[in-house]
Amino acid sequence: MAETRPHLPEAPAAAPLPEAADGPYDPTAVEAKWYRFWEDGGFFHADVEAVTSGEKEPFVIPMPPPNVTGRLHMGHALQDTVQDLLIRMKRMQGFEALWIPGQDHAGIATQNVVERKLREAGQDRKEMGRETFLQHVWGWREEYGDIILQQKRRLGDSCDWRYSRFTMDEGFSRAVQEVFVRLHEQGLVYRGEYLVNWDPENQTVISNEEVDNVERPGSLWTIRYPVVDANGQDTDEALLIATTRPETIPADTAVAIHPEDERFQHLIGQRVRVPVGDRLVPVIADEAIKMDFGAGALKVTPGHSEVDWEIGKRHEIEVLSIMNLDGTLNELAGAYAGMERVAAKKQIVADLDAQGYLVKTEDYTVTTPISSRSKAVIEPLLSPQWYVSMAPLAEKALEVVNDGTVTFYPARWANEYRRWMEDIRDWPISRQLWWGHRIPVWYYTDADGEIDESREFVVSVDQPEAGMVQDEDVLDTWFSSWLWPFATLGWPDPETETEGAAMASPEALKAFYPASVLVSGYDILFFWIARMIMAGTHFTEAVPYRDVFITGMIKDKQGRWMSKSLGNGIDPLDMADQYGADAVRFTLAVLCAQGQDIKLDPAKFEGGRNFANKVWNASRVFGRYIETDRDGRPTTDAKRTRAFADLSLVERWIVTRLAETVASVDASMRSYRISEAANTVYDFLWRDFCDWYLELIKPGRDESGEFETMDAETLALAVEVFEGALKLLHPFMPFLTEELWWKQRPRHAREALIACDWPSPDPAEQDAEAVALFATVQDLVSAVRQIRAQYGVAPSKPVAVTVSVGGDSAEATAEALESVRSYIERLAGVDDLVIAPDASKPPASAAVVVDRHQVFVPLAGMIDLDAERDRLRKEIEAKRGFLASVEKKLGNENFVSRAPEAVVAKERQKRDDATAEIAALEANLADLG
RNA sequence: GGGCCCUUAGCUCAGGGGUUUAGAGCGCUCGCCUCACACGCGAGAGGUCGUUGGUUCAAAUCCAACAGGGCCCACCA
Repeated sequence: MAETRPHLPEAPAAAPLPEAADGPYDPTAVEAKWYRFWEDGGFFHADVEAVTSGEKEPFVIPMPPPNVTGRLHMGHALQDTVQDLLIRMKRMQGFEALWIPGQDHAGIATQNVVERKLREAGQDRKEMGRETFLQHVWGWREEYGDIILQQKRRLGDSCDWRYSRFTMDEGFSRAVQEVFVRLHEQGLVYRGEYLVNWDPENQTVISNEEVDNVERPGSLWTIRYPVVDANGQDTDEALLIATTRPETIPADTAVAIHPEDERFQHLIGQRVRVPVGDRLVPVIADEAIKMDFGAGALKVTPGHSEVDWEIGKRHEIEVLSIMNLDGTLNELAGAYAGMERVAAKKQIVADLDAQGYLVKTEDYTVTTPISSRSKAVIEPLLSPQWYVSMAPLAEKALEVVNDGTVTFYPARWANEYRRWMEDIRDWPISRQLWWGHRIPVWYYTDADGEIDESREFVVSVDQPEAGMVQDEDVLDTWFSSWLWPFATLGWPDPETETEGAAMASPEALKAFYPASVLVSGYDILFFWIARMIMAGTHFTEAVPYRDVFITGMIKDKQGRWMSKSLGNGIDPLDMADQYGADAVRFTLAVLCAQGQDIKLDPAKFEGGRNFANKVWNASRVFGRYIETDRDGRPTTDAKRTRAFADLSLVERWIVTRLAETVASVDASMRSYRISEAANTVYDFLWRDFCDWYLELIKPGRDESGEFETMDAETLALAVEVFEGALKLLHPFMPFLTEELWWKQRPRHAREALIACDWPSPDPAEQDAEAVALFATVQDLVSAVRQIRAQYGVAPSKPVAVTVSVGGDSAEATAEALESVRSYIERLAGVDDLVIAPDASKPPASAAVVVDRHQVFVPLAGMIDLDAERDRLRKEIEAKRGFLASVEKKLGNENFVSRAPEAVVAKERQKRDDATAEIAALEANLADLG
């Protein structure tokens, strides 16, 4: 759709061809200009019309929206590399590719950041009030919110920025509230007072998924609870109770033992005296108690423990809540009221000890729940919150993964997903924060403006009646993120123009939803990925995306998580400055093997840098023969005129290899084997294109040191093949490839590489025989080089070589090799080459067996006979070992009769070849005397 | 307590029933500033694919157990 782009900028001038003295490729100069060209030129734009008209298939990736407080880290760089790779590739393959960027408002994180900043300025959130505080947050977002999006541009992310959404923008907010209203109407959202994970630091509830369980050294105290008689007087008996949390003793409302515990049968139904506060509580029996833990009795504290809450429910035990929201004890804690929980714990233990109730204190490893946000110790607390019933949503979400509508890559993540979905819990969605989507619940007020509890609340996006007040709480951040793939496109109401939704329209929603792929880390599989699938199937009756590609997580060199506190983070932008964004991308792609975590050593980016440099230099070999104007723009459009059959052997070989590479890259990418695809492109360019093809076609210099010319046809083919390689490489290294692209031919701005068609090689232009013959050339060249290296023949010194051609069709092979003798001469430094079937060995020559052929290099006076004999003996020995293994196989009746014929034939071929080679080697050995 | 992953060359990792007797990058050894590239070129050394069993004509590859390492989930107070 290039034609529809209004003001195509001129392509930036290509830098003049560097001279050798210029040193290595400098990405900084090159990378700066292209992003602007692409962005200004609208190359990232996805056109709705192209899809609705049926002209193109959509390919859509919703970018995991980074937090507004976020700064680009290696995890982003990895995931963005994968996403941009897919987007650029699909775009070139003719899809209307849309990568939707945006940002997440990140409730707690952002509120904390802004609050901290205000505190530094001596201001307090609570003093300034909700409205003023929110203004500060929006101001903060104005100022810093775009930083991470700018950082993503540096990496080359080709997202359509026009589609960018913020989860707090007007339309998105309406979608969030609409979802709450709908769920309420469907009976799937409810308010309830249960034990929640309370973060006393942030003073908000958080969900189970936001709690980390950490093992910490602590103590296990054993405390005596006296059994009392009918009159409430202490008897001689007592239950010993082990606890790690004595500060909750004031909230004990029962003591429990196992129903089958012989020791305490007679106590069931009796009462004990809680040694703090002297309350009398019943002894109950419950299966959940472990007889062998501590002394076999558990204090039941339903107000402050999840397990106890469950036990309490079963036995209708009273619930006491002794803690305030800030973590201090309340008046129900009696003497300890007002104390902070840690201080209270110490004091209670000291008092129990003084009063003789403390039986013993042991060191004990306590599993402590920690808020992943504030790192504060979570307090299970009774609190009224809003919940979503998840089971009905999970059912459909499970189905679409089970029936393959959604596919996970790697597949094992589908199992993790299932496991979670099958055992899902309701989701507490209210948060006691200010920054976020206000819960759309409205209350009637009385004459004093207080909430009138006697009247039913109303759930509605807009204020239902004047004078009603809205619920103070906001919704969990993930309650907006789970709508990301469709709310970004304007769902549920794309007709209504809302701020921040420039591209939303019914057509866009229809064209670009569902998305194609989601790329994310497994750390948010449950937080986000699973919930999006639930939201998609529930609200839109569609899956949000067909494929889910789960990347590994980036760790440091030693395998530890990168964190601010460890200071072991590697900044992708530093790396981009140091090595180039292309190098960062390519390196990450190479490291992106399926699903494994990546232990990243910054030195690894050198590999990507070296490759960029290699490609850059390769272009110079033939690039110097392309005529250009003063701005470095090519002035001629050399196209090959020769038919494929008329190409030289190495040309037919490289064209075939390119075709094979395209097929291989396509296959790898189809199954998200990113690293495999990257390595395939790398090998083609470095091993095939540079090491062999360029070495053969590059002109030398004549006696006076002037470059010889390159003929137009050779140049045309080099440009053609290199362009194919640039296309393959472009999704990995967009900047470098775009730069080199413009050095090849005169082009119109719309023919930027980013907008090019993906290579689709002509099946007629592939030549398996050329590949086979060239492989022989490569082997012969290597053989000569081997001898040269072994005997220390200076690279500058030419040698004479005799190739004794063997095998079944020696005559034909010799003839074919004869036609490309110059390759061998050139690459192996040969000045006198004899190629003949069964040529005899020149005297005093070193010999190497290559397939059925032999390579002889006469080295009068240079050969160390003993060393040569040694080498030959070793080689013979190795070959014999190989032959033995093959013969063993062939001697196995079962193998011959049961293995496929082709496999057996292959083994026979191996045996025959090895036999012939051994014979040749032995002849050489004998010849040495 | 359940579940998942990893264990292959000195290091970091690919591969995942027969593709020569196992590959890459880095590191190492030897020789080269060969006029695209020393961020380079050529030639090498280096591994009984964690252990033990099994399935199979054939196992690094599939299965089981075990041993190390890591991760996730779970209410042991």
